[in-house]
Amino acid sequence: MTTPVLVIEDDEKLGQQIVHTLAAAGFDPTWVRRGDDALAMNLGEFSLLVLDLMLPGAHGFDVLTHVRESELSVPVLVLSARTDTSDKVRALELGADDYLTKPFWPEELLARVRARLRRPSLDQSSTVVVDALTIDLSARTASVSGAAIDLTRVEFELLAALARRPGAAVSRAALVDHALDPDRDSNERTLDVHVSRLRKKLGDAGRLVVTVWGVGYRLRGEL
Amino acid sequence: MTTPVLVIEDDEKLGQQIVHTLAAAGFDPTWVRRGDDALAMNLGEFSLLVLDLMLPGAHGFDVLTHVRESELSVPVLVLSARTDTSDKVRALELGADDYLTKPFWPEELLARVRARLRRPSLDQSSTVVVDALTIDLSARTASVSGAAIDLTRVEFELLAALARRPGAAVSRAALVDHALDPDRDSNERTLDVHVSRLRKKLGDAGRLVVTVWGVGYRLRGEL
DNA sequence: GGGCACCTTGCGGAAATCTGAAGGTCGTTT
DNA sequence: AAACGACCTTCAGATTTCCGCAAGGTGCCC
Repeated sequence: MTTPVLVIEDDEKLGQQIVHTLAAAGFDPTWVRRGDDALAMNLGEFSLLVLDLMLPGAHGFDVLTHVRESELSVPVLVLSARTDTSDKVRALELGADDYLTKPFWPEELLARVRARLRRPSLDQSSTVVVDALTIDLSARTASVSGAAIDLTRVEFELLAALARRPGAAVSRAALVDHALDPDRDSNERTLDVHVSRLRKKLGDAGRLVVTVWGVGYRLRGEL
Repeated sequence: MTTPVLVIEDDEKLGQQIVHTLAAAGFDPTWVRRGDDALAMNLGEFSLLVLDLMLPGAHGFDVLTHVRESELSVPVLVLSARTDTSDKVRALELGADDYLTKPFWPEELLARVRARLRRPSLDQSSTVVVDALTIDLSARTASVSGAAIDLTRVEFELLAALARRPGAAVSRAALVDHALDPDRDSNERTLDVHVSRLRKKLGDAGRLVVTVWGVGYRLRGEL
């Protein structure tokens, strides 16, 4: 029943905290502080990796690349400092399954770890189809009735966040966290603007992005 | 069976409300209004702390620091007035487990408290089915015979509160606490209005929301 | 039948959201 | 290095949606 999780993090304090959080939640965490240490291990034996990017020995991206080249199906949750936004795109392109910017709440880490382990198929099946709208999470593309839609980074992140749980209401806070520049104390209205533009770009399919008053938004599933 | 929770909050009205909410949900809340009062207690005996930051006697951060220095593993849920990111980060660094900005809905507080305590409740297996009515608590959706029903926040909270204990009567007071605006001294009749609207939206399935005379309401279980 | 608890409908004010326009920022081109 | 373009944010007025109250109606219990 104990689920082995590998934590790759060089910061002492944070690493300790993560290990503690995971252990308290019933996982079986192993902790290494260097990227090359991770590369030397048999990563396939873990159910999930929690991977920091800035590491001594080997960069997190190296580890990520290695995992994917080895065709391991182990999900990878990437951690990163709040400053590097382009890293997010890069990490996802390299096959990361989720991305969390520091600082974060223990509860949030747990939620994502659990979510990742709970349904490996749904999130990884990288294509989500809702009506005429198709979203390819790994290729980072979206199309309506076969026609490709050109989305900006934020717009795609928004859509992707909704698409990962089709039909479920996603809170405004979660969307802000997921899609907007983490450096800034985000203005709540900014989210509205991006949603508005996303809808416009999606044309008819824009109505699939439904407002959930007082909560957030949802991608209208058939449910 | 009863879970002891310490509430540290100086605002009379809010404190009362929190205590009431927790008590109604089956927790065993103790309430102190001063930071130094909290410091003088044996915090280890509680299963969770709900901690306001702005406190007389000792600041919430002092309490938090004390908890962590004592190496207590008791989870701490921090409340704070504004969305000051600096406070949030500070609380996080000091070892808070979660953070909630005021004002908040009682339901949200409960959800977080429960999540933190990892109550093996309906938080995970979050789908409740009663007859033709299906409620997905995590996706925040409700459907009747497969057709999605569009509910407002209050309506959904109401239904969710009933769904968490299918077949059991839920008191009017508990429902008011869970679903209605906490800032207002709610008019008793307002609950009726929402129930009425909920039933109407549910159509035939509205019959499943049964009035329990002199008590409250319940979701008709298998019977 | 009487009293009380609950149901329903209409409405006003408030809150949340939408959206066009304008201001910044950052990386790229000339 | 300046100009440019793509994109992200902010601002503010318009718009939509919702909540709670009031008032009158309905039905349950004794």
